[in-house]
Amino acid sequence: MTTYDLPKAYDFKSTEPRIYHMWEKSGYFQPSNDPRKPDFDPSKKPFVISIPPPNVTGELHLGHAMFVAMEDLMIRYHRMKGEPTLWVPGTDHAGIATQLQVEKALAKEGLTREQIGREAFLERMWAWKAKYGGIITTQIRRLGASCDWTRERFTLDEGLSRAVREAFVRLYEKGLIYRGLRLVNWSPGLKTAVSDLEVEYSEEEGKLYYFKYMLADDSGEYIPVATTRPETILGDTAVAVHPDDPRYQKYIGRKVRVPILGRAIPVIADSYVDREFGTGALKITPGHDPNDYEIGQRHGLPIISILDREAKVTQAGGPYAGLDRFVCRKKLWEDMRAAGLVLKEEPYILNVPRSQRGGEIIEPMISEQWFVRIEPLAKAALEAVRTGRIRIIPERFEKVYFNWLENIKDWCISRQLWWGHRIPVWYCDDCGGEICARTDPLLCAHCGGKNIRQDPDVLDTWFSSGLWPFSTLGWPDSTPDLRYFYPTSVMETGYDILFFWVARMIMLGLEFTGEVPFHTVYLHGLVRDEHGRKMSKSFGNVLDPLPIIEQYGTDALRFTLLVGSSPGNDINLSLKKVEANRNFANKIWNAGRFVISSLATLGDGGSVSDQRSDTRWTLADSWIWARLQQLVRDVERLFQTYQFGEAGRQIYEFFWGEFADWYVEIAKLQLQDEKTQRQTAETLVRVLDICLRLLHPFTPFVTEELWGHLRRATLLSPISYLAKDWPEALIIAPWPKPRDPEGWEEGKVADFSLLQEIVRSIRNLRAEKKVPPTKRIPALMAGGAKTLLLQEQAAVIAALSGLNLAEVEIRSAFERKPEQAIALVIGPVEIYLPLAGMADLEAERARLSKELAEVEAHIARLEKLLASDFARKAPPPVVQKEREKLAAYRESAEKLKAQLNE
RNA sequence: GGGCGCAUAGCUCAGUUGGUUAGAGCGUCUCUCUUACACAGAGAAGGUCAGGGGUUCGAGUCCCUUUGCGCCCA
Repeated sequence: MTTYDLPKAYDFKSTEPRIYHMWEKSGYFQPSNDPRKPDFDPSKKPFVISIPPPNVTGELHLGHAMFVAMEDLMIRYHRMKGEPTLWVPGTDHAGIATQLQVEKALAKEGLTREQIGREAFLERMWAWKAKYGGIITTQIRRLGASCDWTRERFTLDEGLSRAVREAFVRLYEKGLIYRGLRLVNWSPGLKTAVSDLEVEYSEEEGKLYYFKYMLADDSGEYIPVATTRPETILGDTAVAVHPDDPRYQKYIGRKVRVPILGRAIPVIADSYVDREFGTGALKITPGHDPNDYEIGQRHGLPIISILDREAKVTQAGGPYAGLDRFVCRKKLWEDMRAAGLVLKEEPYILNVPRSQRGGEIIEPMISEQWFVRIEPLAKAALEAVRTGRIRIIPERFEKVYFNWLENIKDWCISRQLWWGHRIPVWYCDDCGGEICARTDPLLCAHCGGKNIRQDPDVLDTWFSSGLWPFSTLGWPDSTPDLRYFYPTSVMETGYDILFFWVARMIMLGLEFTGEVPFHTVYLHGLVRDEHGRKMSKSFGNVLDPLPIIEQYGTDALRFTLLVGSSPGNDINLSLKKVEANRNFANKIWNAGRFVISSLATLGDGGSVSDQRSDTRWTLADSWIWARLQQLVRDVERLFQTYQFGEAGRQIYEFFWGEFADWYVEIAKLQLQDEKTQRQTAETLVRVLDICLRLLHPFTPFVTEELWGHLRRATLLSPISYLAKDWPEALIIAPWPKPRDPEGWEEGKVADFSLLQEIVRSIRNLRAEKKVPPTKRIPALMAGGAKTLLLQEQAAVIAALSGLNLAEVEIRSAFERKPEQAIALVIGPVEIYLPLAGMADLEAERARLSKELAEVEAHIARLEKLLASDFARKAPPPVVQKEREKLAAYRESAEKLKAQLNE
C-alpha cells in the first residue's frame, strides 16, 4: 500500500487556502436542497442564517472573527446533519462610516463633497466601493466561512434598494412614517441627524454656572439660575420654577430678561423642576434640550434655534452670531460677568452626549426629519418574544429587549448624507404637494406639475439592515428563495446591536412579511483584551485577527473564540490561548499521522472482509468506544442547548486526555500483536473519524485536511470497508449520531479507570523515587477480586508504567509481604515495587501512614454521611455510590494497616 | 434613578436538571529528545469557589444580603 509521509507539524499556511478553494469550488457552501435546482424538494426543512453584514469597505476585526466562528459552527453542524443549509453573506453600505472615508480622501485633494456635487461624489463613492469592497469578503473567507457566495448581497444593490423603497412606501402609506420638525440629536461635525441609539453619554468634568435672571420690571430683583451650558441662554424662552416653591412663587407669571440679549421671557411654574437641584430655578431652552423641549410643548413656549448645522451661533444669538458653540460659551459668560450677572461657578460632573462615531459632542437641535412611528411595530415585536415565537439566548437579554421596546421613541430615519438609500419622497414646487412613490415620478401626482424635486436626505443604514433577513432572499418579490428559506433559523450576533439591529429586524420582519424573521436569537459577547479591557486604538491593545491567523492558523483562532466564550459573555482573548489551540491543531494532526501510519502495519495482504463476529475487543478498545459514545451524546445535548463552548472543551478533553494520552499509547502495544492488530487499527480509524467529524465545525481546516488523508489511507488499507460509505469531503460527512448505551459500558469504564489509577500510582512513585524513566522495574501485584483483570492487562500496565513484564507477578494475594519493596494500595489492589536500596523503611512508614490518615479521613466522612439523613433522603443510586466508595476506602485502609503492621 | 452581569488556582477562564475528592489552558517546579507530536510526554505544587445569612440529607450551583468591579437603559 501507499505509505503516507505527512509532515511532522501541521502546516496550516499551505492547507487553509487550498481547502477553502476546494470547498467553494465543489459547491458545498450551497444548500443541498436548492429551490433553484430541478430536483428541489420543498418539504425538507432548511437551516438558514443571514450574516450580520459587515461594512462593505471595512476591514476584518475580531468581532467578525467571532461571529464567523459561531455562525460557521452552526452552519457546518446542520449541514453535516444533512439539513439543507444556507448561510447568506453580504455587506452593508454603512452610510456615515463609508462616506467619511471618501470625504477624507477628497479632503486630501483639498475638495469637499459640496464642491464636487452630489452626482460626482456618488461616483467617487462607488469607485471607492469597487476598490475596497472585496477586501472584507476575502478576509471572511480566510476565516473559513462556508457561506453561499453565489447569494452574496449588498444593501445598496438593486434588489435590496427596491426592498428599501417598498418598505418605505408601505410604511408611508400606512401612516407609520412622517416628517416633522422635532428636537433631534445633531452631529455638527457630520452635519446630520443621528438616532437616539447613536448617542452615547459619558460622565465628564464640567462646571455648573450660576447667574442672575433679572426681573424685567427693573426692580433689581433676580432669580438665581444654574446651567451647565451657558451658551444656551441665548435660546431661553422661559424660566421655570416649581409651583410649590416658596422662594419663587411670587415671580410666577412675571417676566425676566435674557442676559445680554435683553429679551423678556416669562417665569412659569412646572412640577418637573427639581427644587433641590442648582438654585431650584430652571432656564428653559426648548430648541436645545430634550427636557426643555417637553416643557416648552406643555407651556406653548416659542422655540429658538441658536445654533446652525455646524453648531455655530445663528442670528438669533445677536452679538454672538457666527461664533462656535464653545467660544460663545466663554465669551457670553465673560460678558455676563462684566454685566454683573454672574453669581458663581462650581465644578460639576456632566453627562455629555457624544457621537457613537467620532465622539464629538452631540447637539440637541430642532430639525425637520423623517421618523418611523414605532409603537405599533414595537408592540408586535414584543409579542413575538413574549409568546416564545422568538427565543433569545441567553435568556436574560429578553428582559433588556422588553425594556427597550416598552420605552421606545420614534425612530429618526433620515440622514443628511449622500451615501445611502435616498428618501423616495418628492416635493412639488407648484402645488406644495408631497409624493411618495415606488418608482421615480416625473410629474407631481397632485397637480401634474413638472417642478418636483426629491428629498435630498438618505435613510439610516439600519433601516436597510432591518430588512436584511428577507430582502437578501428577494423580498418584496415572492422568490423561490424567499418562499423556501424564510423565515430564517438563527440570528447570531453581538449583544451590542440587540437594539440597533435585532429588534429592528424583528419589527420590520413582522411588519412586512407577517412572520418572525428567525426563531432564535443567539447573542455572543464582545472580544476584549487578555485582561478584560475593551480594545481601543488609543490604548493600543487592539488585536488584529489577520496576523493571528498568519501566526497560529484560522483553526486556532476559531477554536479559541468558540471554546473561550459562553453565550452573552465577553471573552478575554490572549495570544497565549491561541497558541495553546494551535498546539491542539498540531496534536490532532499528529494523532492522525499515527493512526494513518498504523494502517501500514496491517501489511498489504489485500482487503479483508468486514466479518468480525469473532473479534475480542480489548479493555482499551471497549473503554475508548464507550467514552466516545458518551462524548457523542454529550456533544449533541450541548449543541442542542447552544452550549458550543462546552461542547468544544469536552471534545478537546476527550481527544487529548483520553484518545491521545491513553488509547493511542495502548494501541501501540496492540498493533504489535497479530491477534489485536486489525481491531486496533479499526478502532483508531473509527475513533479518529468520529472525532474529526465532531471537531469539524470548530476547526474546519485541519479536520478536513486530515480526514482526507485518513480516508485515502483507509481506502487503500485492508480495512477499507470502514471508509466505504464516507463521502468525498468531511464538510458533508454525516454528523455522528448519538446512540443509547448498551449496558456493558459502565463496567469497562470502571475497570479501565482502575487500570489508569494503577498506572498513575506507579508513575508517581517512580517520579518520587527518581527511578530513571527508561529503567524497567519488576512488580508484584495482589489483585484480590480484580486479579483476572490485572492478569489480562499486565502487558498494558507494564508498558504504560515502565515495568518489566517478565518480572511482573500477579496473584490474588501474597502470604507474606515481599521484602525490600515499596507498597502501593489502589482500592482492592496492592502493588509491590521491589526497589532494592530505595526502600527507606522509615520513609515508607511515613508515606503509608500519611496515606492511611487520608483514607481514614474519607472513611470517617463517609460513615458520618451515611449515618445521616442522607441515606434516607438522597436518591438510592447516589447513596449506593457513596457506599461503594466507603467500601473501597475500608479495603484500602485494611491493606495499609496490614502494611504498617509488618 | 431602574435593570443586568461578574467575583472560582499566580494569570485567563470553564463548571445549565443542586449529588458530596471543584476542572482546563497558560505560568511555576522535577524528570525525559521513549520511532504520532518538545507546538510533546510523565510527575508535582497551587483553591475556606468575594463576605454573611438562608433553603436542603447535600450548595461553586437555588434564595436573601453586604462589598467590589463592569455593562445597559433613563
